[in-house]
Amino acid sequence: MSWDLKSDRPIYAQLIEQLELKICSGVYALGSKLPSVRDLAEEAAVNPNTMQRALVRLEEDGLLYTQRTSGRFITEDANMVIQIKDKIAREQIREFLEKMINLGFSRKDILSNITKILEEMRENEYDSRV
Amino acid sequence: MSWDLKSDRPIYAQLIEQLELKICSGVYALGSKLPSVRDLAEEAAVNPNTMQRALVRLEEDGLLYTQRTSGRFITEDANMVIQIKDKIAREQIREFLEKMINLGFSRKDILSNITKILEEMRENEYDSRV
DNA sequence: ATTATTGTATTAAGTGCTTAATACAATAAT
DNA sequence: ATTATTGTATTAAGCACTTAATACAATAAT
Repeated sequence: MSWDLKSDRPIYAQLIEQLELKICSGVYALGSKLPSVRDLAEEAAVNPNTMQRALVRLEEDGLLYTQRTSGRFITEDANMVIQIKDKIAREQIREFLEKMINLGFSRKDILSNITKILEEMRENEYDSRV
Repeated sequence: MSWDLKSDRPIYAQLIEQLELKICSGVYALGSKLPSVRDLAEEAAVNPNTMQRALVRLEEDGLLYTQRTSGRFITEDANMVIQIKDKIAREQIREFLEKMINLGFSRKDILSNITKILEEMRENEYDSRV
């Protein structure tokens, strides 16, 4: 998973989400050192200030910690990561379900459409994690 | 369903989505007259210019049409609405699934978590459409 | 005929996001 | 000791979005 930034939402907000994803999914391991702000910014093709803004936020949430001049590190607290992962998942599911229900889909419709698209994703381009 | 606008995304984009929802879900019936730009803007607590911007977009997509000084109307083309509804649903499902898969959830995990939250929504505050 | 309502357009101001260009202090690396 | 790298801060500029305040033309309502 690389950096996927769209123009219809603030970049810093998208960076926060994608950094959370990278941490929760293990792209950055517990306790490991993050690339520097400047490197991350270059990697994501973003201004260092913008990346910094996202990192500060993750730090406030307890997912990262800073050692003054040696860099930033992922928390060693596995529970913290699990909780964030769970929080993100619940938010995603709720938002999604509310939209689908507002569109007029029934419980059955929702589930059947999901399995249908899951099949498509399994068959086609997507990856094998499903 | 009322107007629910958050500050982390352009308002006009959210208006487009929610107008699409209102049309697809039947809040505004096929062929019926929309409230005026000014009234819609007041209803959504938004500047008329911003509402106008959203309406113009829906018109470009064929969901609305304008009669110069008597107002705007929902299309009478039922297929158009069905297509839009289907398009929105597919987008929502894909986006959702990609996020969940990136988070590391398996197909089984996703489905079981959805049914779990659907149960919660059915029991608790949400409505009876599920 | 007059009035009110429709969509539409314009201009100016304010705000937040983003970038670019710097700079500084602390410390790891040499 | 010197140098490079770290996070951090500041300032100025540009941009899109939003609002407010108007205004205009067309036509429905009176």
